Amino acid sequence: MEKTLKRMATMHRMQTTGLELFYKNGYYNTSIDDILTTLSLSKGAFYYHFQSKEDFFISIVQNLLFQKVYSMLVAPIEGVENPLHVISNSLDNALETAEHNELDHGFVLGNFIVEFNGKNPEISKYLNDILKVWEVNLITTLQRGKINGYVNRHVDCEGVATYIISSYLGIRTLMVEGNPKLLRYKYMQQLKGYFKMISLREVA
Amino acid sequence: MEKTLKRMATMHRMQTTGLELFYKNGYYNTSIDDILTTLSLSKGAFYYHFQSKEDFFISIVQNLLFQKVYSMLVAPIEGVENPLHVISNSLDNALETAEHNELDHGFVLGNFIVEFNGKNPEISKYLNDILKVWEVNLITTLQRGKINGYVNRHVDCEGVATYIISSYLGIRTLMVEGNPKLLRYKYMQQLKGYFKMISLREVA
DNA sequence: CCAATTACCAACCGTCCGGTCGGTAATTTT
DNA sequence: AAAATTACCGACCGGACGGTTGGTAATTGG
Repeated sequence: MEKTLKRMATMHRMQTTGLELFYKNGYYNTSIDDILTTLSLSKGAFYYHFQSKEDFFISIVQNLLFQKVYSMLVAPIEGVENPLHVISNSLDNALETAEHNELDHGFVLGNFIVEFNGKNPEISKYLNDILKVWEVNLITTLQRGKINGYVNRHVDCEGVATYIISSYLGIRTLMVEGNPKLLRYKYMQQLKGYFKMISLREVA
Repeated sequence: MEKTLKRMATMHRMQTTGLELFYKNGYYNTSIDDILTTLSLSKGAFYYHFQSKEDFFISIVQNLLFQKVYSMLVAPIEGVENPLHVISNSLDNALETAEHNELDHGFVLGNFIVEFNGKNPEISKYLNDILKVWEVNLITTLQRGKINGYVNRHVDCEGVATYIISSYLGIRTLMVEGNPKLLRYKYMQQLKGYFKMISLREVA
């Protein structure tokens, strides 16, 4: 039992540091030695706990990354009355976190999706599954909004979800090099206008 | 003169193939040898024409990449009467090209921006300069729309430009792994609704 | 026609990286 | 206490990659 605890602790340390460095430098640009040097551990330790670099990364995606996206973007919009307000808030909170992060390098999930596109289908699948969870939850939330009367009945919920995800992926990319505070403000202004539109009775 | 022509031809062949492979596999994942093997050229030929891999890539960005973005997204919206219609068309055309490209790996410029974020400030600057050209042109076009009466006077043109670029960056990322045809349709539907909104008199 | 320049070749170098392996101290099990 | 298992060390290997260099046909200019 004690051994299992130690094992878990070491693995978790490796995953946390791994995610940090992979996020900062990219997967292919981060060597296992980079991670191990940061942790003062040896190659042997790494290959004792994980089968390969790829296996290691997948474990990070399924544990840490999924959790991160879920807690920031999915959980906050589950089962609340006004969907548009709640979605708007979750996005603004995510942008605020990014804005105040001195070491921001973009949307973690989005960056990895771009990096692995066409290079590693297996990892791409794991990443897109997380995106899918968000998408499904957005659609469900929007549909609930129709029932509650917060969202116009003629709105295409899937289309709106796609548009929300697209714009968020993009603004996070822009925020890295641009003025995060200003971009966040302008983005939220337009998003709110867009949300106002799909809450009204006249528009499809 | 003849020599200059041959020089230009070889350099251009290298740049074209280089852009293809960099786009497909990423900058760091593409070796110079990969490019040279494709062209049946030697290392010596490469370092005769270019100082370094980085210098080579920058030349590609400034020549081919700039041209690509300009002809697809900037030129079509310059100096035409109805701005929203023209912007909408340019984006749809770009998405159509991507949709029918079997080897699509996302928005070329967007992918590189993500890949170099925080890794190579110099290259990042060149890439973001291209994005800036697009942004400035979008803003100008939208402002012209105000004068022409196609765009509501109270609209924040910079905000709209940011929102357009964001959503386009994002949808191109989604299209790589998702259903391109469906995503393009849904995206354009929402974009048109959004454009309808900023053309009306009531909204800020 | 000859000298100089151009455009390219191919072997080579130092470094880095993912992964392997033999070993070992500490802990747990029997 | 002996045996077995855990958790980790660090040297090492093969291959790839960016870049260098000495050389050489072909073309060009005087």
